[in-house]
Amino acid sequence: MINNIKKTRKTTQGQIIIEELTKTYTHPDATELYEKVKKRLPKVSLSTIYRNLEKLVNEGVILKLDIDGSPARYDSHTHPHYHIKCTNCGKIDDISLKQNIAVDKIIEKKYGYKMVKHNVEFWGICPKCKDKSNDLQKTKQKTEPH
Amino acid sequence: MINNIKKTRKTTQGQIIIEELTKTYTHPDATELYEKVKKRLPKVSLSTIYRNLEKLVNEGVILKLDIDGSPARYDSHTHPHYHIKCTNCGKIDDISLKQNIAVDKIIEKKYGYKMVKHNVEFWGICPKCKDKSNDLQKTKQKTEPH
DNA sequence: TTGCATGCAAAGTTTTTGCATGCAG
DNA sequence: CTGCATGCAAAAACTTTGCATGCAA
Repeated sequence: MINNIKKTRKTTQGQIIIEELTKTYTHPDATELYEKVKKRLPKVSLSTIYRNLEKLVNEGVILKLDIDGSPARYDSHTHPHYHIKCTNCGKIDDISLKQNIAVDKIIEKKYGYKMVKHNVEFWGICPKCKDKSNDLQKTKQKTEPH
Repeated sequence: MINNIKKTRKTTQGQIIIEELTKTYTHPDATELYEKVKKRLPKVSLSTIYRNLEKLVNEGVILKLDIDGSPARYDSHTHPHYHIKCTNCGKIDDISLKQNIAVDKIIEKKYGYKMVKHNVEFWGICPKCKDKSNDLQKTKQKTEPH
């Protein structure tokens, strides 16, 4: 529908940006990735990071995770998967889950939309934070019995 | 786990903000709501809108929709439902869908998170934009036959 | 009276853009 | 060569914060 064909050039910056993103499994945001790239290319600018990330997202090479209004995070794992964010420490983990295609069909029929994609986000307390909170409660129970 | 108890005061601004949001079915962002409230309270400030919306979100009275990195949109319909965003015009519609609680349990077991909530977002082309695009294609077929 | 909520202005945060220059094709 | 990509700085877009004052309880 929209003409996406655009010649793109292979640049050192672009190359290193995708390399560093691929090496990173923590879904970095633009600034975090910038710090990593800067170690190899000290003069790189943050806008180059943004411009390259945007290009890669448009090409479908990487995923942009816009969760919660916090800075967008990027993910070079493009096999279908979802994400869970810790409501305590903000960490994002991958979730593998069978994609439910039937839902898309149901909604196309019911609402008249032509479905493009869907996404599922989960929020929870990660194992590490859960343990910490348990420890705290135990301590409380010891020092402040009912 | 976190102490959320806080006395809040009933103010004219807060009252009108929730009233106007409830009257609005288009999931307005803070600025749009600000314009509506300003018609009744010309001296209201945008930060009051933000502060009240944040309070209402924390109290669970309204929903904050953070989709796509665009400005956050707010929704006073708190019965469980999802959203679909038109990739063409940006409109957001409600989606009623049976909540799949089983998924939460599966993920708790598999990933060790304590589940808090989940959300599903859909992207598609809304009926109106779909029609427009069809019309365009028909015109093209007339004027530029293969 | 007390201190939470407001209006205003300023600042913060994240992302985008304009422009001269650099470099890939 | 040509013009897309870059670095830098500035601006834009959205949201939060500091502070003096207002007003609900």
